[in-house]
Amino acid sequence: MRKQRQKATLVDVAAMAEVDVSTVSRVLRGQSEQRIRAETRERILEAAEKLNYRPNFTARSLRMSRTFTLGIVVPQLDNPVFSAAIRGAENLAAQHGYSLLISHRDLGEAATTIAKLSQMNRVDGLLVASLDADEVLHSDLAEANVPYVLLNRQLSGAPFSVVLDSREAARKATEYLVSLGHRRIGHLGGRLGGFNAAERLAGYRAALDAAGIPFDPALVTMGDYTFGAGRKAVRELVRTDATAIMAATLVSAAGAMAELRLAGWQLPEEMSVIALHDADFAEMLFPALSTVMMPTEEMGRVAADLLIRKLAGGNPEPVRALPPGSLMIRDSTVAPRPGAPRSK
Amino acid sequence: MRKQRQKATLVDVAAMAEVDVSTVSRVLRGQSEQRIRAETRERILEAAEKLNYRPNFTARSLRMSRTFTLGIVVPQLDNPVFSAAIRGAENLAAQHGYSLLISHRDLGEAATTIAKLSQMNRVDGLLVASLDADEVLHSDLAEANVPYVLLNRQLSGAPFSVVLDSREAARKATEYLVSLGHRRIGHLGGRLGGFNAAERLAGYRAALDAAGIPFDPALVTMGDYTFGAGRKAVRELVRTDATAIMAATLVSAAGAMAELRLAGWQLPEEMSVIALHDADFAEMLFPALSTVMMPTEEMGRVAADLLIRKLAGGNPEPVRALPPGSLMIRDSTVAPRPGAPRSK
DNA sequence: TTGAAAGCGCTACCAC
DNA sequence: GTGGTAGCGCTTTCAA
Repeated sequence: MRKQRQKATLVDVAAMAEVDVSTVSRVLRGQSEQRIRAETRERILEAAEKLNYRPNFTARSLRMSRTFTLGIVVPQLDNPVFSAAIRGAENLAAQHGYSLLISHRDLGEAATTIAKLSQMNRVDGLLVASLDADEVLHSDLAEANVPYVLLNRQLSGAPFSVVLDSREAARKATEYLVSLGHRRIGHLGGRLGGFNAAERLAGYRAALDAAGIPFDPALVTMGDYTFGAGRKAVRELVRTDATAIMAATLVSAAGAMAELRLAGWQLPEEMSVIALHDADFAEMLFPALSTVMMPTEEMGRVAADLLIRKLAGGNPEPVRALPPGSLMIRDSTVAPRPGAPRSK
Repeated sequence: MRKQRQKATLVDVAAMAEVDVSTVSRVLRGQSEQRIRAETRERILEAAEKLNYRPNFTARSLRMSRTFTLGIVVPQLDNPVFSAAIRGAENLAAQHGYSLLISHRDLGEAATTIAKLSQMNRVDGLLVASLDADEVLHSDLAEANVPYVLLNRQLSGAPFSVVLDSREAARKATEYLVSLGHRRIGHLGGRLGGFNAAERLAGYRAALDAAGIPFDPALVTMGDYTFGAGRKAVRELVRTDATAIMAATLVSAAGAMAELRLAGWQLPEEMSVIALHDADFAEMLFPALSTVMMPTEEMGRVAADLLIRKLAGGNPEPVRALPPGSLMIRDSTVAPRPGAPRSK
């Protein structure tokens, strides 16, 4: 395989095929198939092949004022939720000839990224996931120069977003705990005011209501979604008579279980734990963590689809909530022990 | 804050400042600072500000035949090793005015990506991490149209790469186990023939040699780096009299621990486990996993630095091996029990 | 069915 | 110091 040294341009192909560049362009883009004589097309294709012609992406972008690139900004990369969403978005984008420019920025830095990507004409549209507060995100998005769709949250003033149905997921998880016989169920939630945190709390309460179990604020703790927060929050729960925990994320559930073990609790006998979202990681914990699967990859796919539709001038449905997937029952959830709950 | 509707171009700025576009370009690029009259510069800056001028990235790229973008291709995103490398690379790249185009492709798909990114002039250079076999990667890279540097492995014919010193890391981990009193130490390695797998095995043997412990092939198992492979491999180790395991990755260590527990082993009393690479994840396992930190973020940074230097026409040192970081002693490593080793 | 030509927005060279 | 201008490689009218 000889390596092509000089990059061939349309002009080179045109010269070799003895036609005009415009004709080459037409043939190579596959447009207006009918309006080119077969023999000419043949000659052009052959020349392009021989010269190993590759279109210059930059030139095309400049001419068409489109980059065929979607930006996706996420708070972190090493988070199964976001990496799955990226995967989904990328697959769908590829199907439509778009590629994805991934940008991961910590809190507060999203602004720069959003502004940069869109204002420098690097992307035609933006998929944005953010953990920032509403006001911050709001002003960041004001800088956006291109259409965008929000991932995993809603925001007033941002018409397009794709979210997971956290409420239903929380309800489902809690309901399962109830079905096991638990009646004192703690909730490890997200930070107060967060979109998903409120949704999950609502689902939790709905399941309780349905079972005729009174809601007890003492059983609800709020924190961020970190391991440390999970540990800290569980220290409060431990002072109650809770026999089970419904955690917002895998990581906070892991924190809770670690802290419980450190305090000498037997898992899952003395405390059942279930978490929202599923990933390989759940299986690696001890005991292997029961979860509710969430369609995170589909979230990315749907969001990209929405954005591309919008870019094409369509008028897509603005908000979508994706229902949770199956319960993944592993080893961290059992019926409560018949005797009195452990007290500390 | 009024939103700029029409994108302002150099021409607009020039018109408003009543100068030529070339002058505007000079001023705005900050070049040849001296050769512009202060008053003119002032006027231009003011106009640019008023018009909210943003350079068109695409146009600049086309004109300069440079994208100021580095591509990084990794096998997966939700892998702390790669996401840390990405972070490091991105930071360094940003310092030099480059951005990063992240591409994550599964085995075998890397070819497409490498070819696409480089041949379509989307990137000036490539950082590539791959789990593919040597021959595959080799032919993929042959398609590359731009300079590249390999991440986390070496490959004959690929002059530039940045790797972690896996050998030294494995030696260090094994040495620690020896210092605890273990003499029958198993190794959960990577697939035979892999660059890092060989390095780690060498480090493992070096530590054994140094301690005067004979090498026993029965204590060495090879697999990929997955949870399942860790579980499977440990079933062989369990038939030996090993009292400790040195695992290549966090995930395979997690698999080993899970399998051991399922078989009723007490951890860490009956089996110590240490793994290479460190991440939050290690702390979430039970028992919390002891590790050797690896400078994965620095690997990304150094690789990007190397690439940018090369792009600038420099002649950087071709291969770098980054020494391991500290031992992170957690709860999975203890001295072997005084009595006879558990036999199955 | 094909060709000619006008730019997309920018940088860099050459004048003055 | 500043202006004029060519052209990066491509798409897309408009003519022929």
